[in-house]
Amino acid sequence: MEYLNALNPSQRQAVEQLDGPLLVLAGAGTGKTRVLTTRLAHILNLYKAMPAEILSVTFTNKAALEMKERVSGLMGGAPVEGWWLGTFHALAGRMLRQHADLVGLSSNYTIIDPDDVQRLLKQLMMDAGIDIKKYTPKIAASLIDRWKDRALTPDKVTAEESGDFAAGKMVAIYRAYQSRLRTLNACDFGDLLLHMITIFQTNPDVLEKFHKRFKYIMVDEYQDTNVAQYLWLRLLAQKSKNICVVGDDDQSIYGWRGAEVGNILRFEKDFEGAKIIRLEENYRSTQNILTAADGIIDNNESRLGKTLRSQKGEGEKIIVHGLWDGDAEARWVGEQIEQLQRKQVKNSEIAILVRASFLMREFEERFITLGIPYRIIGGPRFYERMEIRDALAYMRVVAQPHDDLALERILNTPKRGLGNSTVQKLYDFARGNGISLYDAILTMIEGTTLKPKQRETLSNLMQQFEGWRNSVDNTPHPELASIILDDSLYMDMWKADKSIEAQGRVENLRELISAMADFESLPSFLEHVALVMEASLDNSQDKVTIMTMHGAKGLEFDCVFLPAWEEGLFPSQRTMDENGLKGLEEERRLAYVGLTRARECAFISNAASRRTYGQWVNNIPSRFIEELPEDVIEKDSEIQVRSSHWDSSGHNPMANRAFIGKTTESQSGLKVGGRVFHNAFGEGTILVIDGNKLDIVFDAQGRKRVLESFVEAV
DNA sequence: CCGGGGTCCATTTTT
DNA sequence: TGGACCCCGG
Repeated sequence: MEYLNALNPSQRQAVEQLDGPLLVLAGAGTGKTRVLTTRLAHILNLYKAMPAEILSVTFTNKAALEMKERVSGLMGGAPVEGWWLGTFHALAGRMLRQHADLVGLSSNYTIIDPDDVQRLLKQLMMDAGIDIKKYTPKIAASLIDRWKDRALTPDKVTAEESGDFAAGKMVAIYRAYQSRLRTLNACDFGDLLLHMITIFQTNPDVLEKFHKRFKYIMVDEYQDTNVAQYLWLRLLAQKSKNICVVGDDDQSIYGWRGAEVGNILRFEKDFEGAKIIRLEENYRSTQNILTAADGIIDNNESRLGKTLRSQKGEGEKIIVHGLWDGDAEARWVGEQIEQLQRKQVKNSEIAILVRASFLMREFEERFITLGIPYRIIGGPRFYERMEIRDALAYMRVVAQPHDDLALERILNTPKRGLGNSTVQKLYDFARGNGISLYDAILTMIEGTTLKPKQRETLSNLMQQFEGWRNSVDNTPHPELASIILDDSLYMDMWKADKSIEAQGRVENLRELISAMADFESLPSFLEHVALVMEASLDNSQDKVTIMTMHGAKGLEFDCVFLPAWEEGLFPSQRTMDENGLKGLEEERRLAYVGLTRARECAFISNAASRRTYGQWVNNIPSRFIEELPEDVIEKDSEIQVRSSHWDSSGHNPMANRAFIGKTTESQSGLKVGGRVFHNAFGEGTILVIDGNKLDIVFDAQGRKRVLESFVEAV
């Protein structure tokens, strides 16, 4: 029980409180993972349950992996076997394999990725005569996702909810989509949970089975659960009531994905007799960083409220720096990093955390110039890459010939002379006869509808597939994969490719093949890839990390750079437009998450001008900068009033640049007393013109100071 | 059927 | 600015 001594009183309380519902409100850096892992070790040590009787849910696969390692560390190094640990999706998927027949699937169902979802929806929408330019499959997919987040099956979506999208046909599309998935023996991400909820609700015996199995349930990042996840958990926990959830309402940043902060705010009501334990002692950041983060989050109305106390000293002040443009910002960050390096800070202890991934490029380019080693996290995932998806499609067709989406994907990859018109003919035939694409091909190579050349190509391809399929049982699957990629000439296609990225693709394919060796069968590998596999990142190397603030949740670094704190970008205009105050508060939580990643130092910056869509756009500093308490920051700006910035030749490229754009050319009509329109504040009257800044009395919002580029004369 | 060149559009955030 | 899509000529 030595491990208990390493805990502070509230942590220890959370670890020892094993029975009944428990909510641990764990602020950033308060040892949340330590509590979860120690608690698990404690259960095992007291023989309260076997590993197989414990269900642990994490938000990411990375978190699951970390937890696994830390628990085995606590248990003396031996890996814990049989423990139900993973993301909601991975765990629900595992359950669904056992009971797929109850929702009309067979246990070898495929999990289709978002790209397949969109292609499927595109077909269905075109069949329904919907203008997919106006109503894109992408938006349709996200509508369906949001419904699934809320556990709404097609019959539960009301007409009102369905809305005007796709001329009100969206529910019908949703229904058709679900039925198509069933035909394809496939599931999307949301279905994994939704199907399990349906099964639990309609088959008490199955639920009973899981009730008997799981004596303890633990959930990480509870503030980011959605309705479906909540329902799934509640169904599983309703018998034993031994559910422990850990979370921080101030770090809820996935509302846009259907997460409900309400879940954590309501926990006490949902689980009667729930105990609440707060962890407020922070072991990660300096007091200055915490004070800064607190200053921001304090502006939010809806929160449970807590105050973090640093167990470290006051520390350095937070550097807040204003710059002319994105270019200058990247240069400044580069300089700061070089200074940190001189102070022996390791690159791997430095991170750039951005609001949106398009902001990463500027830093990447600058780092290349300076020779600063970096890695970008959160680009396309390993399994999202084209070559990986292609390779997997081949394997999917081998494993499941009727996987139409996979077959369509690789039918003409590499190029075999099977173009659009051929594929269309095949599809028409398949649809007309209610058979799969694969079967349609088998039939049509006997007929005369297709040209002889295409018939021959298809016939050869089918023979190849038959051959590969016959090898499944007697060839190790990594070897089979290698054979498939060679025989199909897919590998050769990339080897012959002269483009820069082709070589990397070949390497990725090799990596894919070698990764397969860790799995006992092709199907189990395919499952892993769909749900778990992430870009392999080598933590070992000493590189600066560039990632989004969302991606940084749960991580920590000595020094953190937070660039582009500009109105419209952060907080994001779109979020505010779509979700109003709720959206703004989520942005604020994101700022809180970003800041609290830092242990020792934080650098916040904003640029007055930034290239967006190839256009110069002027931005004013984020309101979050103003929310930072004065006494913990060191504020500085390179943006000065224009005249002082002109050199003897009358030239200042930077100053010039900052004023290029819609500002100068189009706004000459602005004058005191003139009427203007502003995206966020509406219409108003100009009171004062001060350079490129305007004081305006807005009809609805009162007097504000805004940049000229933000308004239009009306 | 394929590739080149033009046009149009867009950027959050992710299991 | 650059990636996705479309139309046209080989």
